Amino acid sequence: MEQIDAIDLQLLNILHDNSKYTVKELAKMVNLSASPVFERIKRLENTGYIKKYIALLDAEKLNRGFIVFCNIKLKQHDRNIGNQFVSDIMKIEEVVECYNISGDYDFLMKVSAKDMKHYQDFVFNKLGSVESIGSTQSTFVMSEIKNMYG
Amino acid sequence: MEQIDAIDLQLLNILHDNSKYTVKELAKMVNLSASPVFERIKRLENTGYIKKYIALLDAEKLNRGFIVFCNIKLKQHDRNIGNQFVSDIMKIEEVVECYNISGDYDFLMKVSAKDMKHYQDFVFNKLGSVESIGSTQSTFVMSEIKNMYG
DNA sequence: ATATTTGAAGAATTTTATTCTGTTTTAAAA
DNA sequence: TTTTAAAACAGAATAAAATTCTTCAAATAT
Repeated sequence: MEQIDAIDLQLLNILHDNSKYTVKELAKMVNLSASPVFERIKRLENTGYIKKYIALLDAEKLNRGFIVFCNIKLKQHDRNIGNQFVSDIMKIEEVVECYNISGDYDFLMKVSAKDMKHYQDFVFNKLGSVESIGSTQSTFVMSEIKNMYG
Repeated sequence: MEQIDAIDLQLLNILHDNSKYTVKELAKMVNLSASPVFERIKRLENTGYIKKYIALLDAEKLNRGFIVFCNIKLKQHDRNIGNQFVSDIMKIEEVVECYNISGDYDFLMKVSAKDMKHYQDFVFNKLGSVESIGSTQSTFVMSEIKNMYG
Protein backbone atom coordinates (compact mmCIF):
# COMPACT_ATOMS: atom_id res chain seq x y z
CA MET A 1 0.00 0.00 0.00
CA GLU A 2 1.36 3.37 -1.06
CA GLN A 3 1.85 5.65 1.89
CA ILE A 4 1.29 9.38 1.75
CA ASP A 5 2.76 11.89 4.14
CA ALA A 6 1.68 15.23 5.54
CA ILE A 7 2.92 17.16 2.52
CA ASP A 8 0.99 14.93 0.13
CA LEU A 9 -2.09 15.55 2.22
CA GLN A 10 -1.48 19.28 2.06
CA LEU A 11 -1.21 19.09 -1.71
CA LEU A 12 -4.40 17.04 -1.95
CA ASN A 13 -6.31 19.52 0.16
CA ILE A 14 -5.07 22.45 -1.88
CA LEU A 15 -5.79 20.81 -5.24
CA HIS A 16 -9.19 19.64 -4.07
CA ASP A 17 -10.11 23.28 -3.66
CA ASN A 18 -8.25 24.70 -6.65
CA SER A 19 -6.37 22.66 -9.21
CA LYS A 20 -5.11 25.64 -11.19
CA TYR A 21 -2.11 26.51 -9.05
CA THR A 22 1.20 26.13 -10.84
CA VAL A 23 3.69 23.70 -9.36
CA LYS A 24 5.85 26.68 -8.53
CA GLU A 25 3.04 28.18 -6.48
CA LEU A 26 2.32 24.85 -4.83
CA ALA A 27 6.02 24.43 -4.09
CA LYS A 28 6.05 27.72 -2.21
CA MET A 29 2.93 26.75 -0.26
CA VAL A 30 4.42 23.47 1.00
CA ASN A 31 8.00 24.75 1.30
CA LEU A 32 9.60 22.61 -1.36
CA SER A 33 11.04 23.22 -4.80
CA ALA A 34 9.12 22.55 -7.98
CA SER A 35 10.49 19.15 -8.93
CA PRO A 36 9.60 17.17 -5.80
CA VAL A 37 6.16 18.77 -5.83
CA PHE A 38 5.73 17.77 -9.44
CA GLU A 39 6.80 14.21 -8.64
CA ARG A 40 4.48 14.02 -5.65
CA ILE A 41 1.50 15.13 -7.70
CA LYS A 42 2.29 12.60 -10.43
CA ARG A 43 2.54 9.91 -7.79
CA LEU A 44 -0.79 10.93 -6.27
CA GLU A 45 -2.33 10.76 -9.73
CA ASN A 46 -0.79 7.40 -10.58
CA THR A 47 -1.71 5.79 -7.28
CA GLY A 48 -5.29 7.00 -7.65
CA TYR A 49 -5.46 9.43 -4.78
CA ILE A 50 -6.29 12.05 -7.39
CA LYS A 51 -8.99 10.62 -9.62
CA LYS A 52 -9.35 13.44 -12.10
CA TYR A 53 -9.49 17.17 -12.64
CA ILE A 54 -12.74 18.89 -13.51
CA ALA A 55 -14.23 22.33 -14.00
CA LEU A 56 -17.10 23.33 -11.72
CA LEU A 57 -19.84 25.14 -13.60
CA ASP A 58 -22.44 27.65 -12.47
CA ALA A 59 -25.67 25.65 -12.28
CA GLU A 60 -27.82 28.78 -12.15
CA LYS A 61 -26.36 30.21 -15.33
CA LEU A 62 -26.82 26.88 -17.06
CA ASN A 63 -30.48 26.68 -16.01
CA ARG A 64 -29.86 23.91 -13.52
CA GLY A 65 -30.12 25.79 -10.26
CA PHE A 66 -33.27 24.08 -8.97
CA ILE A 67 -32.13 21.12 -6.87
CA VAL A 68 -34.38 18.32 -5.66
CA PHE A 69 -33.61 15.18 -3.72
CA CYS A 70 -35.86 12.50 -5.07
CA ASN A 71 -36.43 9.28 -3.13
CA ILE A 72 -37.36 6.20 -5.09
CA LYS A 73 -39.07 2.96 -4.17
CA LEU A 74 -38.86 0.16 -6.70
CA LYS A 75 -41.91 -1.87 -7.67
CA GLN A 76 -40.18 -5.10 -6.71
CA HIS A 77 -36.83 -5.96 -5.27
CA ASP A 78 -35.31 -8.41 -7.69
CA ARG A 79 -32.04 -7.98 -9.55
CA ASN A 80 -33.64 -7.45 -12.95
CA ILE A 81 -35.80 -4.58 -11.80
CA GLY A 82 -32.81 -3.06 -10.03
CA ASN A 83 -30.55 -3.31 -13.04
CA GLN A 84 -33.24 -1.89 -15.29
CA PHE A 85 -33.70 1.06 -12.97
CA VAL A 86 -29.97 1.79 -12.87
CA SER A 87 -29.65 1.54 -16.61
CA ASP A 88 -32.62 3.88 -17.18
CA ILE A 89 -31.48 6.44 -14.63
CA MET A 90 -28.02 6.63 -16.14
CA LYS A 91 -29.47 8.08 -19.33
CA ILE A 92 -31.44 10.86 -17.67
CA GLU A 93 -29.40 14.05 -17.67
CA GLU A 94 -31.33 15.72 -14.86
CA VAL A 95 -30.20 12.97 -12.49
CA VAL A 96 -26.88 14.26 -11.29
CA GLU A 97 -26.28 11.74 -8.51
CA CYS A 98 -27.90 8.49 -7.46
CA TYR A 99 -27.33 6.27 -4.44
CA ASN A 100 -28.63 2.92 -3.30
CA ILE A 101 -29.69 3.57 0.27
CA SER A 102 -30.93 2.01 3.47
CA GLY A 103 -34.31 2.87 4.93
CA ASP A 104 -37.81 3.31 3.59
CA TYR A 105 -36.67 4.04 0.05
CA ASP A 106 -34.35 2.18 -2.28
CA PHE A 107 -32.60 5.02 -4.04
CA LEU A 108 -31.84 8.65 -3.42
CA MET A 109 -31.28 10.83 -6.46
CA LYS A 110 -30.06 14.39 -6.66
CA VAL A 111 -31.89 16.07 -9.52
CA SER A 112 -30.86 19.28 -11.18
CA ALA A 113 -33.52 21.25 -13.07
CA LYS A 114 -34.15 24.77 -14.28
CA ASP A 115 -37.22 25.39 -12.12
CA MET A 116 -40.30 23.72 -10.66
CA LYS A 117 -41.91 23.52 -14.06
CA HIS A 118 -38.92 21.69 -15.46
CA TYR A 119 -38.88 19.38 -12.45
CA GLN A 120 -42.54 18.60 -12.90
CA ASP A 121 -41.87 17.78 -16.52
CA PHE A 122 -38.95 15.59 -15.43
CA VAL A 123 -41.12 13.63 -12.96
CA PHE A 124 -43.98 13.11 -15.39
CA ASN A 125 -42.11 12.46 -18.60
CA LYS A 126 -38.74 11.08 -17.60
CA LEU A 127 -39.39 9.24 -14.33
CA GLY A 128 -42.90 8.48 -15.54
CA SER A 129 -41.49 6.25 -18.23
CA VAL A 130 -39.15 4.31 -15.95
CA GLU A 131 -41.16 1.13 -15.42
CA SER A 132 -39.21 -0.12 -12.44
CA ILE A 133 -40.23 2.78 -10.21
CA GLY A 134 -42.94 2.06 -7.66
CA SER A 135 -43.19 5.41 -5.90
CA THR A 136 -41.28 8.65 -5.42
CA GLN A 137 -40.97 11.33 -2.80
CA SER A 138 -39.46 14.74 -3.56
CA THR A 139 -37.56 16.94 -1.14
CA PHE A 140 -36.87 20.42 -2.47
CA VAL A 141 -33.70 22.34 -1.75
CA MET A 142 -34.46 25.84 -0.58
CA SER A 143 -30.83 26.85 -0.27
CA GLU A 144 -27.40 25.34 -0.39
CA ILE A 145 -25.62 25.86 2.93
CA LYS A 146 -22.34 24.05 2.38
CA ASN A 147 -20.69 22.25 -0.48
CA MET A 148 -17.08 21.13 -0.25
CA TYR A 149 -17.10 20.51 -4.00
CA GLY A 150 -18.94 23.55 -5.33
CA MET B 1 -26.55 39.03 -20.41
CA GLU B 2 -23.64 37.15 -21.95
CA GLN B 3 -24.78 34.64 -24.49
CA ILE B 4 -23.06 31.33 -25.02
CA ASP B 5 -23.31 29.26 -28.16
CA ALA B 6 -23.18 25.57 -28.98
CA ILE B 7 -19.39 25.46 -29.03
CA ASP B 8 -19.15 27.10 -25.62
CA LEU B 9 -21.56 24.48 -24.35
CA GLN B 10 -19.44 21.73 -25.85
CA LEU B 11 -16.37 23.13 -24.12
CA LEU B 12 -18.21 23.39 -20.81
CA ASN B 13 -19.34 19.79 -21.04
CA ILE B 14 -15.87 18.57 -21.89
CA LEU B 15 -14.18 20.57 -19.13
CA HIS B 16 -16.81 19.56 -16.61
CA ASP B 17 -15.69 15.99 -17.14
CA ASN B 18 -11.97 16.59 -17.57
CA SER B 19 -10.27 19.93 -17.21
CA LYS B 20 -6.80 18.67 -18.10
CA TYR B 21 -7.13 18.75 -21.88
CA THR B 22 -4.75 21.17 -23.58
CA VAL B 23 -6.31 23.95 -25.63
CA LYS B 24 -4.88 22.27 -28.70
CA GLU B 25 -6.75 19.08 -27.88
CA LEU B 26 -9.92 21.01 -27.13
CA ALA B 27 -9.53 22.90 -30.40
CA LYS B 28 -9.47 19.65 -32.34
CA MET B 29 -12.55 18.39 -30.50
CA VAL B 30 -14.63 21.43 -31.37
CA ASN B 31 -13.10 22.01 -34.81
CA LEU B 32 -11.44 25.31 -34.16
CA SER B 33 -7.88 26.54 -33.80
CA ALA B 34 -6.26 27.09 -30.43
CA SER B 35 -6.66 30.84 -30.07
CA PRO B 36 -10.45 31.13 -30.30
CA VAL B 37 -10.78 28.17 -27.94
CA PHE B 38 -8.45 29.84 -25.51
CA GLU B 39 -10.46 33.06 -25.74
CA ARG B 40 -13.73 31.22 -25.27
CA ILE B 41 -12.52 29.48 -22.14
CA LYS B 42 -11.24 32.76 -20.70
CA ARG B 43 -14.61 34.33 -21.43
CA LEU B 44 -16.45 31.43 -19.77
CA GLU B 45 -14.22 31.86 -16.73
CA ASN B 46 -14.65 35.63 -16.58
CA THR B 47 -18.41 35.54 -17.00
CA GLY B 48 -18.70 32.94 -14.26
CA TYR B 49 -19.92 29.97 -16.29
CA ILE B 50 -16.81 28.20 -15.06
CA LYS B 51 -16.58 28.73 -11.31
CA LYS B 52 -13.34 26.94 -10.60
CA TYR B 53 -11.15 23.96 -11.33
CA ILE B 54 -10.69 21.24 -8.74
CA ALA B 55 -9.13 17.81 -8.31
CA LEU B 56 -11.44 14.95 -7.41
CA LEU B 57 -9.94 12.68 -4.77
CA ASP B 58 -10.50 9.04 -3.97
CA ALA B 59 -12.68 9.06 -0.84
CA GLU B 60 -11.99 5.41 -0.10
CA LYS B 61 -8.23 5.87 -0.10
CA LEU B 62 -8.58 8.91 2.12
CA ASN B 63 -10.73 6.99 4.62
CA ARG B 64 -13.87 8.84 3.67
CA GLY B 65 -15.71 6.22 1.68
CA PHE B 66 -18.60 5.69 4.07
CA ILE B 67 -21.36 8.08 2.98
CA VAL B 68 -24.43 8.92 5.00
CA PHE B 69 -27.28 11.31 4.33
CA CYS B 70 -28.23 12.82 7.63
CA ASN B 71 -31.55 14.62 8.06
CA ILE B 72 -31.75 17.28 10.73
CA LYS B 73 -34.63 18.85 12.60
CA LEU B 74 -33.87 22.01 14.56
CA LYS B 75 -35.07 22.50 18.12
CA GLN B 76 -36.86 25.69 17.18
CA HIS B 77 -37.36 27.60 13.98
CA ASP B 78 -36.09 31.05 14.69
CA ARG B 79 -33.30 32.83 12.84
CA ASN B 80 -30.83 32.63 15.72
CA ILE B 81 -31.05 28.88 16.03
CA GLY B 82 -30.77 28.55 12.27
CA ASN B 83 -27.70 30.75 12.05
CA GLN B 84 -26.08 28.96 14.93
CA PHE B 85 -26.66 25.61 13.26
CA VAL B 86 -25.18 26.79 9.97
CA SER B 87 -22.16 28.27 11.67
CA ASP B 88 -21.55 25.07 13.67
CA ILE B 89 -21.99 22.76 10.71
CA MET B 90 -19.55 24.74 8.59
CA LYS B 91 -16.74 23.79 10.96
CA ILE B 92 -17.37 20.04 10.91
CA GLU B 93 -15.14 18.41 8.31
CA GLU B 94 -17.24 15.26 7.94
CA VAL B 95 -20.14 17.37 6.66
CA VAL B 96 -19.38 17.57 2.97
CA GLU B 97 -22.66 19.11 1.84
CA CYS B 98 -25.62 20.69 3.58
CA TYR B 99 -28.96 21.90 2.24
CA ASN B 100 -31.93 23.69 3.72
CA ILE B 101 -34.85 21.60 2.58
CA SER B 102 -38.61 21.32 2.42
CA GLY B 103 -40.50 18.53 4.17
CA ASP B 104 -40.34 16.88 7.56
CA TYR B 105 -36.74 17.86 8.20
CA ASP B 106 -35.00 21.22 8.05
CA PHE B 107 -31.61 20.25 6.67
CA LEU B 108 -30.11 17.45 4.67
CA MET B 109 -26.40 16.83 5.11
CA LYS B 110 -24.12 14.56 3.18
CA VAL B 111 -21.60 13.13 5.60
CA SER B 112 -18.35 11.47 4.66
CA ALA B 113 -16.75 9.13 7.18
CA LYS B 114 -14.27 6.26 7.30
CA ASP B 115 -16.72 3.64 8.49
CA MET B 116 -19.71 3.07 10.73
CA LYS B 117 -17.58 3.46 13.81
CA HIS B 118 -16.35 6.83 12.64
CA TYR B 119 -19.90 7.87 11.77
CA GLN B 120 -21.13 6.88 15.20
CA ASP B 121 -18.39 8.95 16.74
CA PHE B 122 -19.36 11.84 14.47
CA VAL B 123 -23.01 11.66 15.56
CA PHE B 124 -22.24 11.43 19.25
CA ASN B 125 -19.35 13.80 19.57
CA LYS B 126 -19.72 16.28 16.75
CA LEU B 127 -23.47 16.51 16.16
CA GLY B 128 -24.02 15.81 19.82
CA SER B 129 -22.45 19.12 20.70
CA VAL B 130 -24.48 21.17 18.24
CA GLU B 131 -27.09 22.68 20.53
CA SER B 132 -29.48 23.77 17.81
CA ILE B 133 -30.22 20.22 16.66
CA GLY B 134 -33.52 18.73 17.78
CA SER B 135 -33.39 15.34 16.11
CA THR B 136 -31.60 13.47 13.35
CA GLN B 137 -32.31 10.64 10.96
CA SER B 138 -29.54 8.79 9.13
CA THR B 139 -29.81 7.18 5.71
CA PHE B 140 -26.83 5.05 4.79
CA VAL B 141 -25.44 4.80 1.29
CA MET B 142 -24.95 1.20 0.28
CA SER B 143 -23.52 2.03 -3.11
CA GLU B 144 -23.01 4.98 -5.40
CA ILE B 145 -24.86 4.43 -8.67
CA LYS B 146 -24.22 7.67 -10.50
CA ASN B 147 -22.24 10.81 -9.85
CA MET B 148 -21.81 13.39 -12.57
CA TYR B 149 -19.08 15.02 -10.50
CA GLY B 150 -17.15 11.99 -9.22
C1' DA C 1 30.79 2.82 9.68
C1' DT C 2 29.52 2.16 4.96
C1' DA C 3 26.56 1.13 1.12
C1' DT C 4 22.01 1.85 -0.80
C1' DT C 5 17.95 3.96 -1.46
C1' DT C 6 14.98 7.90 -1.37
C1' DG C 7 13.90 12.61 -1.78
C1' DA C 8 15.26 17.20 -2.89
C1' DA C 9 17.30 21.21 -5.57
C1' DG C 10 18.42 23.60 -9.62
C1' DA C 11 19.43 23.69 -14.41
C1' DA C 12 18.05 22.26 -19.05
C1' DT C 13 14.47 21.08 -22.13
C1' DT C 14 9.99 20.43 -23.94
C1' DT C 15 5.37 21.50 -24.06
C1' DT C 16 1.67 24.47 -23.28
C1' DA C 17 -0.51 28.75 -22.51
C1' DT C 18 -0.88 33.33 -23.96
C1' DT C 19 -0.35 37.23 -26.91
C1' DC C 20 -0.22 39.42 -31.29
C1' DT C 21 -1.20 40.34 -36.18
C1' DG C 22 -3.66 39.90 -40.15
C1' DT C 23 -7.86 37.95 -42.35
C1' DT C 24 -12.55 36.34 -42.69
C1' DT C 25 -17.06 36.24 -41.29
C1' DT C 26 -21.07 38.18 -39.32
C1' DA C 27 -24.25 41.61 -38.36
C1' DA C 28 -25.74 46.25 -38.44
C1' DA C 29 -26.31 50.61 -40.77
C1' DA C 30 -26.81 53.21 -44.74
C1' DT D 1 -28.23 45.68 -51.53
C1' DT D 2 -23.93 47.86 -50.45
C1' DT D 3 -20.99 49.57 -46.91
C1' DT D 4 -19.01 49.57 -42.45
C1' DA D 5 -17.97 48.10 -37.93
C1' DA D 6 -17.44 44.53 -34.77
C1' DA D 7 -16.62 39.97 -33.64
C1' DA D 8 -14.42 35.58 -34.41
C1' DC D 9 -10.90 32.99 -36.50
C1' DA D 10 -6.14 31.18 -38.02
C1' DG D 11 -1.41 31.03 -37.63
C1' DA D 12 2.88 32.82 -36.04
C1' DA D 13 5.56 34.65 -32.17
C1' DT D 14 6.39 34.90 -27.33
C1' DA D 15 6.08 33.88 -22.48
C1' DA D 16 5.27 30.74 -19.01
C1' DA D 17 4.57 26.47 -17.40
C1' DA D 18 5.35 21.56 -17.17
C1' DT D 19 8.56 17.94 -17.42
C1' DT D 20 13.02 15.81 -17.49
C1' DC D 21 17.70 15.27 -16.07
C1' DT D 22 21.74 15.55 -13.17
C1' DT D 23 23.72 16.18 -8.89
C1' DC D 24 23.63 16.32 -3.96
C1' DA D 25 22.00 15.39 0.74
C1' DA D 26 19.49 12.74 4.04
C1' DA D 27 17.62 8.63 5.71
C1' DT D 28 17.77 3.62 6.03
C1' DA D 29 19.59 -0.69 5.83
C1' DT D 30 23.76 -3.64 5.81
